[in-house]
Amino acid sequence: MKKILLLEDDAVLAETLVELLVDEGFEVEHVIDGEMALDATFLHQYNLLLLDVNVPFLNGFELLKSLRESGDTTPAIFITALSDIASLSHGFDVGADDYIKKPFDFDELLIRIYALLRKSYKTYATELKVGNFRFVIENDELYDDLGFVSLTPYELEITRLLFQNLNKTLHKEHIFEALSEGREMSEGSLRVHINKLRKIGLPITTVKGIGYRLASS
Amino acid sequence: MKKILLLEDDAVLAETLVELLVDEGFEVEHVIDGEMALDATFLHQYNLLLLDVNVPFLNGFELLKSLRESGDTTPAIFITALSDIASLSHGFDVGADDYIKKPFDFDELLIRIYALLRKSYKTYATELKVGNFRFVIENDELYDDLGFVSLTPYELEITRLLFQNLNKTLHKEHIFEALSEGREMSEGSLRVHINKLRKIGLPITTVKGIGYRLASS
DNA sequence: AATCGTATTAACATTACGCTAATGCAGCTT
DNA sequence: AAGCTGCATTAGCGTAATGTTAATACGATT
Repeated sequence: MKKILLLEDDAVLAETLVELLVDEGFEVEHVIDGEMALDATFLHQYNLLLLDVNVPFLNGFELLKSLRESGDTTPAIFITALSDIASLSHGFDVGADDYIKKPFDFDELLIRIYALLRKSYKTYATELKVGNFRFVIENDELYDDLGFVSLTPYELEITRLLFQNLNKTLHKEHIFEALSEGREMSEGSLRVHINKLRKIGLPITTVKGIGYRLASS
Repeated sequence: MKKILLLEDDAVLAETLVELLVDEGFEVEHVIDGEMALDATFLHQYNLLLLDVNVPFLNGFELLKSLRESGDTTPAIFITALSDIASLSHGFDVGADDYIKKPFDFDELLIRIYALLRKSYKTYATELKVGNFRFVIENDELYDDLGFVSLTPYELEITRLLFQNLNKTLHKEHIFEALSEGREMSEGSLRVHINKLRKIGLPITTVKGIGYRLASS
């Protein structure tokens, strides 16, 4: 199921949109200001961002700009009451993928949403989020809010497995078996590596006697 | 200079558009039916397709569909007088990147054009910047704030790969594989070359056990 | 042949990865 | 309490990976 983050402070419009999108089968999270939106993006991975521009604390432009700068590539559509062109241009500057002006046709909005989802699906942008961390599966790279986190090959193997088993317990034996060709690891080494990953900040919990667990909440 | 293919059979609108786009500094080729458009795409490579839907012989949808099926990924915007939603949806289905309804605001069209060109920029880029360095992909040339930086063939190969993988980790094996026909390189040579590039000033970081990384920030 | 620019090799210095082993710590058992 | 068990944490070490520099080999040009 596709998850959409809706940033909209107009209660009436928001309610209409949520209803519409839920009816379409989307999972919608609705926030009413930029700070809330930013928090939400740290906690969850969305398939699409639907952002009003004029909202309190952190406007839509600022929000998207900061997300893009930290490497987040989630497709984004701006909603705006502003009819002026400068705003449109600025929206694309900060990394919007599309733009829709109020008052708008719901059907058109839906079509643009589906068009973007289709495109992002093709590009295989598979990113997994945990706290402030993002793991980009296709590149085998970990990012935090400051950017790229350099990991050693063994740390990377473990990190990948943890993210692949998000919210599930990763058995120790599974780690040993899943290591790339020619690589091995002792229990002791594993502990040291886990320790290192925790120092980096990954919220790894221990499941005694079994293994480890990376939890997204 | 960016080349745009305009498919539009309405002479008045076409003339206006051509003038507008040429004024903006684009190179525009104007065709009046789908067959002509198809021929044109065989002959030239465009940076953007601006397609009216209702044109003779082969309509805009059919044209784009056949282009996409043959692997062409040039960004495309549909222009249509149809206000019905079904048409919009169909447009995205056949691979459009954006859509604009007549009558439309020229400024908005321009902004959407620039937005698309910027996106394709990443893969189709003419220039990439890192710090004080500029790499011009089409000429395979590196510049710093003092001007042209002379590089040897092998240094150039590595530099190009680094820029093409900006903000991503460039795997060592990838470098060896990506070398031009008939060229080879040992690990040791690579190290020496990287060393040279660093002395020139390129901010290359190493990811131990994996490869190197050129970061724009 | 002599020269020049380039790439490779070789030798050595440096870094930091991953292991082991010692110690610490918490919960559980007797 | 003492002892046990499982895990966490830290430090130190051997070593593999990388950095650095200089010498050498190579190839084209004159």
